[in-house]
Amino acid sequence: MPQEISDHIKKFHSVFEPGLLNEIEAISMLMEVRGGDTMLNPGQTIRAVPLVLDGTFKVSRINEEGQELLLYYVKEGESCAMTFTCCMMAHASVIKGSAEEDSTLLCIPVNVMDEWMSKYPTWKRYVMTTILNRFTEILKSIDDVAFKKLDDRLVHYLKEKSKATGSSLINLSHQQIADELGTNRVVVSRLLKKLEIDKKLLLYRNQVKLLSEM
Amino acid sequence: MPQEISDHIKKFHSVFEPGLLNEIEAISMLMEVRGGDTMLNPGQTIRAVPLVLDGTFKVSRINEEGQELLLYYVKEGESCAMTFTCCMMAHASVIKGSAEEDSTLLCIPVNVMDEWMSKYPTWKRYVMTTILNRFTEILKSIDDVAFKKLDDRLVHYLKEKSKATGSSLINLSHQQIADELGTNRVVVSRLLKKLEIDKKLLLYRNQVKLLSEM
DNA sequence: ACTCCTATGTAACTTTTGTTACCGTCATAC
DNA sequence: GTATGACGGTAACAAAAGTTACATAGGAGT
Repeated sequence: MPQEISDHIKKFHSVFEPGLLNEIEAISMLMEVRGGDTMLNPGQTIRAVPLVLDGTFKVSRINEEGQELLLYYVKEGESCAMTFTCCMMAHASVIKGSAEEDSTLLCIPVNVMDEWMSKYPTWKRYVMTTILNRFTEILKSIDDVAFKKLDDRLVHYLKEKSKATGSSLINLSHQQIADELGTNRVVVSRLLKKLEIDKKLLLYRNQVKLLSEM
Repeated sequence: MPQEISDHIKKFHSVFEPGLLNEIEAISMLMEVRGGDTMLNPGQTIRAVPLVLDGTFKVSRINEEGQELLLYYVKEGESCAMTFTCCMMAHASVIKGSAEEDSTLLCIPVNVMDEWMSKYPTWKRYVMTTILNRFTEILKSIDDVAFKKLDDRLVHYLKEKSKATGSSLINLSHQQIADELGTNRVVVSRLLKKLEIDKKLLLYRNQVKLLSEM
């Protein structure tokens, strides 16, 4: 088990200083989750900060009616800015976090966060970079939702998804896509059909294949 | 001049520890700005972190076409989360910041930020709280834009504005309101008219008076 | 094969929002 | 006073997105 952590942690050798790496290895916990598992729901309080070692996580916003909207993905080597801030303030989560695929997490207990912020410059830097990146991503989401038409958002979403999974074949139903964009299935079917006619993609049952024209 | 700072800084006596207050007093700079002045444009790099001592600031997002969208207000005693993170990372700003009214700022040089984060727990707490609050506000903006219809957003905007200025009489043209909501003047006029008919408000030239029915 | 459930395609319609155009009003400068 | 420009009201229309309803197709299980 300890070997496993030190193995995984190698990815962070260029990011964190040796002392910090040792502490991480000593104190953190390895965790495997299944694709689709929800790790964090709005209102929940977080007891450990997750670093993503392997896989991809999805962070989304749920409104009062339970409608979901994708905010961003957290990938290998990254962490979740919201979780950092919520943790440090012992505040309930305002987002939902779930695994996109089978993933591996490194869970760091909350109580060391404060100390590490003062003690390890690389940790502080990592935290602040994560926060800045997320601010930027969320602002991009706002731009999308506020200024872009749904067809653009759909194309952008499909490209992101393809990038996240590393494949041009996307395994999603129209309903699932609609949910993540916060819209309606019929609308998505309509737009997808238009994109297919324009030779931007191919439609199959539960699958969308992006073509190079995208 | 130094008296002025120590006067203003009294507001923070319960927030910051004495040593920090002294440092702030010694190192920071008082700054007066006019309502409407733009302090920060997207792409600019920030050299000092502003604490708002008096007045209100507006933080907004500008898209490629130059269209603006209000994100949130920064009020007395508060600071801007984006600025913190951009400063600490020496990153260009991704937002626009402007004074809503004549305001007073306390400008803290960037270079002490890092040190203070480690040295003063109250400073770290203040920074993290600011960031958390802004995340929450921005997510609310997303909810608004993504899920709410324009009439709801308009009502919400007017209420916020009224709260920010402390008056039920709002001094704005329909065009200005449209700009801040990222929409079109005619649409705003239409919705405002409907609200007036519903006895939610009264319309004057360059002014909107909110009624208790709001 | 038959059943059942889910996914997709599509039509018809409504609602919401955006656009263009035009007009009257108000404030200010001259 | 009159001219000018900003502001607000409104009509008419267009575009985008959401809604309802129904048909068809695919796949899993029996």
